Parts: sequence; C-alpha cells; structure tokens
Amino acid sequence: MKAAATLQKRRKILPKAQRRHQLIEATIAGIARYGLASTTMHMVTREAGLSVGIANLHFKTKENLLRETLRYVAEEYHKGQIDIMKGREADNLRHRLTALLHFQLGRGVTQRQKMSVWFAYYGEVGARPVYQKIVSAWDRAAARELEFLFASVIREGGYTDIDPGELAIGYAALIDGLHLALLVTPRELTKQNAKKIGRDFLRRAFPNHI
Amino acid sequence: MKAAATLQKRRKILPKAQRRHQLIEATIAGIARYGLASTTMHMVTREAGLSVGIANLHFKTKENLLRETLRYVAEEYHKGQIDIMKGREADNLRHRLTALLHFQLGRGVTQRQKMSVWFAYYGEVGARPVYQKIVSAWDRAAARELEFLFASVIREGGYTDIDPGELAIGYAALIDGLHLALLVTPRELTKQNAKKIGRDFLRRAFPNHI
DNA sequence: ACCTGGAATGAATGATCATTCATTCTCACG
DNA sequence: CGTGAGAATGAATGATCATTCATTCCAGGT
Repeated sequence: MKAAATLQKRRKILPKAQRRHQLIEATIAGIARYGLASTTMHMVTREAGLSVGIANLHFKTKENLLRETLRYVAEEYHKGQIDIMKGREADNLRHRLTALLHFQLGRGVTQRQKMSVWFAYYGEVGARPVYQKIVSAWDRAAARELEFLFASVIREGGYTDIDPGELAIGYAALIDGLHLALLVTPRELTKQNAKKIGRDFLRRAFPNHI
Repeated sequence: MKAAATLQKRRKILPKAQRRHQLIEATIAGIARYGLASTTMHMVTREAGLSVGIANLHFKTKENLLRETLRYVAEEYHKGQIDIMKGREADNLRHRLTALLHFQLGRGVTQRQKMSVWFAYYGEVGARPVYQKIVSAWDRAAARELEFLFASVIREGGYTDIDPGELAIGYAALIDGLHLALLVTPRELTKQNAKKIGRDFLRRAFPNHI
C-alpha cells in the first residue's frame, strides 16, 4: 500500500565529488532564499532530493558545509575575474578592462541569488574569523592581479600620480559597493547604470583608454 | 541565607524609552560579537543586566527587536551624514565634502562593532524584505542630499559631463565598499589609506575643489 | 504609612534543529 | 549471479532557544 501511493524514488549511489557538489548547490539556493541563519539541514538535503543523514556523511557538520560552500562561491567569482585579467596574449589592455567590468556587473555575477550569498557570508565575517580567512585569501590573489593590470595600463598610458595598488583597492571597493546597491536598493539602480558608473570610474583614472 | 551569598541587585523601574534603548544597545553588542544568527535573547538581556522576560515586554518578539535595532543604527549613520551635507550656512562646499569623508571613514563609523552590525543586516536583506525597506528608506534620503551637494559642487566648479545622481551613487558605493574592505581584509587597508582613496575619487571628479 | 497599577522576573513550555546510527539498499567485482 | 563494502536512509535523540505568564517587587499617589 505504501509503495502504491507514493512514487518511490529509487536510491542511487554516486561518487563523492558529485554528491558534495549537489549539496553545495542546494546550500547556495537555501541561503539565497532563507538567509544563512534560517537555512536548515533539512531544507538543504530536501532541495538536493536526498535524506538528512547524507550531509553528515559528506561534510561531517553543518558548519563545515557552510565553509565549503563559501570556498566554492569565492573560487567561482575570483577565478572568473583572474582569468579575465590575465587574458589571452592577443587581448589589449583596454579590452581586458572592459571585459572585467562586464564580468563583474554582468548577468552571471549580479544574479540576486549570487549576491545574496556573498553578503550573507560577509555579514558573518565579524563573528567568524574562518570566513574572513577564506575570503581574504582569494581577495588578495585578485587584488594582486588587478594591481598588476592597472600598473600595465598606467605604464602604457603614461599616467602620472596614480598608485596602482590604491586604485585597485578603490575599484574593487566600488564594484562591491555597486553589488550591495543592486541587492539593497535595486529600484534606484539598474545593472546598465551600474556598468556606466564603473566605466566612468575607469575613464577618470585612465582617460586615454576608456 | 540566599541573600547573604549573592549580591542581590535591586530591581529598578525605569521609563519605557530608556529600557528600549538599553536593549537595543545590548543587541548591537551581541550582533557584533556573535553575529545576527547566534545572538540569543538570553545574551541580549544578560548584556543589558536584565531578565529574559523584559524583551517580550518592550519589543514583543525577537524579530521586532532586530527590526528596531536596524532602524536605530540606520538612523544614526544616515542622520550623521545628512547633517554634514546640509552643513552650516558658513561652510563652503569643499569643507562639506571633506567633513563628509572624514565622518564616513572616521573613528566613529569604522569601528569594527558598527561595521559588523551593518553587514550582518545587509546579509539578511536578500531573505528579509523588511530589512530592505528600512535601509532603503534612509538610503534614499541620504542619496538625495548627496546628489544635491554634488550638483552644487558641479555648478560652482563649472564641471561638465558629470551627472550628479550617478556620481552620488558611485561615491556611496565606494564608501560602502571601503567599509567592507576594512571589515573583511583589515590587514590590506588602513583607515588612513581608505580616506586617501575616497579623497582621490573626489579629486578626479572635482579637481578644482579637492 | 499604605495602597495599587504595572514594571520586572525567571522557571517552565514547546518548537525547532543538528547530529547520530541501526538498518536498508546498490552496484562493482569476482 | 552472488556478495560485501560502503553509500544512503530517516526515526530518534538531545540541545538550544524564543516565548509565556504566575509571581514578585517598586514607586507615585493619597
């Protein structure tokens, strides 16, 4: 009788890596919808179409799952940036700058879901040093690359009186701030407009390039 | 015998407004130390030196206490900004710009505790529309004032090709981003440096003023 | 000095959750 | 085909927390 009423999902065994990925994706969805605080293991495992115990099997604790999820999100965002900044040999500097801007404020990154997850973790950084460590490791790598790119642009354009490191921090801060504005006050700022504001920042610093 | 061992704190009755303020301050301290998620009513009331039931008496629910705390923090920050932007009659525009920058990146605002609280709430905005409403109401007011200030500067300086509204959004985003950087990667950025980066942003936009 | 309205207390309650682990089920391999 | 190593399940457990409310205590009014 029991099997007759409910469509019994056949149990499936899959490699560890795949299950871990599945659970991390479910965690992201949960955080975006319910926030970091209110996301429960039941929600996550249900979203993944699995049982509660599976989380313990692959991640041991909830805290660990959250850490791995942050690592995953941070890597995705920063790797994307770094790849563009390194660019292909043929790409000129102007093209790299605009490609970077379009990535950082483009469809992929500025999805409400993604931005929610980012700021959910930032919000806990004050209380959990572990999150700070994970993010700042990636941040440093991206910052170095951005500083290098800016230094090249400064050399090529013969700009004076610009410190590439400081400008890189300023630009990165502007992008983060625009993400925040898109999340918190979306009615006051379109993605179109955000891009224009980012471009204007670069134009004022590098008038011969943008 | 009971009273002999423990130093009995005498119960005190105070006006509603005072107790509410006391609880809000304790909530801020709790959020900064333990995060929005892990701050319990016991912690908050203990921090305030009161009993658990008092929270229910003055705020009905925890959710309500958190909302009121956000309102308090948002008001404090945005009122401070707005006061400076309106300024005294005698203040010239250049002075208002630098005063604003020093407030936004000064000792009071960039305390780790304050920034933690800010981003704790931002982190939940994706999941709780109420927080979005509270913040965006204040944000709009500050944005209007900033746009007005920038418009005055543009007029006075005869700058062309600058939209005050867009520049205001960009500047506000930069400041938010710098706060985030100070919170997440404090080893990479001093407050001193953050101020310089903010000033450089203004200088590129308004070279005759800064 | 003595009431009394209502501020303050904190043990008790019930709800929610992370975590456990005995059991069931799969599938790769012999 | 059978089989066992280990992947997957989910009811049970125990911990944590927000909320309640019967009781205690304070202070302003008479």
